[in-house]
Amino acid sequence: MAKDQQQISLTFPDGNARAYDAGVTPAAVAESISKSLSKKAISATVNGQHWDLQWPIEGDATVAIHTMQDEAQANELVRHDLAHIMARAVQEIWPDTKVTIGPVIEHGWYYDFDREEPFTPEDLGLIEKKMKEIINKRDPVRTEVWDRDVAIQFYKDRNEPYKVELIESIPGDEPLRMYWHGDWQDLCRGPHLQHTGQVPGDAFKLMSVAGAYWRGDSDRQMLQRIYGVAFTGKEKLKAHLTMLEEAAKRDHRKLGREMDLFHFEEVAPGSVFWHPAGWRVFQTLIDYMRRRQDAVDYIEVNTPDIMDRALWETSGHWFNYMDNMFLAQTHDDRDYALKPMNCPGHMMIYNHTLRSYRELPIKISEFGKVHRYEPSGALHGLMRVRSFTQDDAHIYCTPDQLFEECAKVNKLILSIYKDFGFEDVHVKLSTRPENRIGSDEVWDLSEDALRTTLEDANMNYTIFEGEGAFYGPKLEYVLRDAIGRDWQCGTLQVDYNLPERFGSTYVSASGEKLAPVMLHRALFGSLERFTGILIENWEGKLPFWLAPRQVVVASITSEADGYVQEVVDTLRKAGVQAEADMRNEKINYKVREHSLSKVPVILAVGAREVEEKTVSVRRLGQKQTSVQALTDVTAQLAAEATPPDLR
RNA sequence: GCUGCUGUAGCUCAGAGGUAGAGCACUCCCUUGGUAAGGGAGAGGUCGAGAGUUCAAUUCUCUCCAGCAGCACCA
Repeated sequence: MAKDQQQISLTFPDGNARAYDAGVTPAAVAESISKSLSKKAISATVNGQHWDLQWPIEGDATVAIHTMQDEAQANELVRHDLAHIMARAVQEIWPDTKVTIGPVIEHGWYYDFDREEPFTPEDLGLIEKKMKEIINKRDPVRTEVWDRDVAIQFYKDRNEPYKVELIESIPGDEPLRMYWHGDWQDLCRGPHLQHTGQVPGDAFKLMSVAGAYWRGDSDRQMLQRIYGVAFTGKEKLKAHLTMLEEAAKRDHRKLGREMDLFHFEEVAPGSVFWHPAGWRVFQTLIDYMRRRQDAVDYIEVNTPDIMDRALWETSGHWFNYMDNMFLAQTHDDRDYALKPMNCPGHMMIYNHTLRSYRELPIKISEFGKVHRYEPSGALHGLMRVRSFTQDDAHIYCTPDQLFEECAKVNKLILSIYKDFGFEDVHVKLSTRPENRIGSDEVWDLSEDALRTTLEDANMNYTIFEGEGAFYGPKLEYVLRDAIGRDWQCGTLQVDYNLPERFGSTYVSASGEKLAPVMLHRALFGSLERFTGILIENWEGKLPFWLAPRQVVVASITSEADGYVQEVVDTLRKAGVQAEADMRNEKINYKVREHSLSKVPVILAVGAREVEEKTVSVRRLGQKQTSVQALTDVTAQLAAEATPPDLR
């Protein structure tokens, strides 16, 4: 049986190379290295590609064999195999269920099914149990490459229309791979583990079931998606579940209720009723932003909330977004709409007078409240609402000034985020979309301005090809919060289009009327949403200067009431937001209540403090107290109440 | 908007085909207490809205509204 077997050279991570027969599998390679490695092996990386142990290697390559110690690969395999195991379990329990796709996602996987009956939360337990049985069977995983037509016929025979559609959409030159987990098989790109027993049976959990559209298309079939999380070990699963509990504790909707910051009503879905404490945070943000913008020559304006349809037609909103606009009916035969954006109003202000190049750049800002009829399913606490306040501004400049203005906005954004404790900022750069207006030269200019801005500032960014707005490219600023969650907040967009639509001009040095370039920018984005993010980031315990309530002065005995009032007045005069608690309750009760509502400082006063003109200071989260002179405490708290830009 | 689930006192929740209960909060009384719940009494609900089935509906059915999870959307 001797034949000319072509030899290939495989290079290992330690730099050593060995010769093997062409077509050797990583499984065989692992076995040639050591028995124990062969047992522990889960997959390989071949020439940089994650490689199934069963796939043949046909040419010279670099090869690394992975074990469960290689977290990245192990997670991917475990999650991917669990997706298959779950689909198998579901089909074993409910054979009429049709399978679709089941990808790996952050922390786990999901699988979409088509089945008449909805899955219930109890079903998840059943499925989990069945999955554990499958894992315990240690069923072998094997793979084959199939002919396209055979695969299509196979799935047609099995009445799996989604798989047929999937195969039909895979490019003809791509090999079709089938995977078996025991007797159950699925079309799959791989790679996978060697047998189901390699999946840690105690490190996964089915989390939820929810609807999801087939192929993400809202015009198509709604499927049932089951989500699972999985890790390489039980401890990691536990840590993840603990993290979820921590995140739930930070939920701004829950904290908003507990801290009495705001509420919602059925009569105004998606619109906030701000309570005094919440409104104080909101106003503190606006005051802060106003100062920061004043310092760099922004001018603040205010424009109407309700404007005629004609304006929205000019801006393009009427045709593009009418379904998402609040329309106002009146008795004067005119169509009005509540503003969904501030820019058209700012165009009116820009256009109101003749502009000279000497004035540019003009930076028009507005804390405008915009109204958008968001889909009901999109509403989510403060994070997605139907009326919200933007820290919006539009910068009108000459094309020559474009880059410099972008750089200034970028600098301002970063400096502001820093003041709020967000140092980990990532930027998304979205470039020209397929469907766009304007010449390529203009797009080159706009994109260059944004890209150069980021590169000059040494910033971390990701390019999203084709994701820009139809009128121009944009930057989106993403903050990472205290527990690693990302929030998209600020945006900076270049726009050559709107000035043209509105016929905006400026008189150039040579006396010509030219069109300005316009930048749209928002730093907090939505004040409502940013407030929500702050609440979640700090778990309600906002820094003193931002805290919804700063100080409660609590009496220990009613004999101290007069002094309590004196302390409150003193603090207020010093710019500290203080309130008195002179209720007929014990100090324990008061401390508990205000601590639960996350008041950062409680000042307790009893007979001794009255006598000595002191206060007993208790900071949120600290058990020990300290008695200090009122004058010292006032100075200290006044300093802490000062916003960072004024320190 | 779509799929599923949920809607009972201000909050957190229990409950059953025969028109409702707990704890906390609230009001009043006693208590003046030194850093995370002092004691007692009281008041509070068209059981999300509408329709249907039934002798009888808050409970069962349907429609609508709102919320939750996910999907889709996000100028």
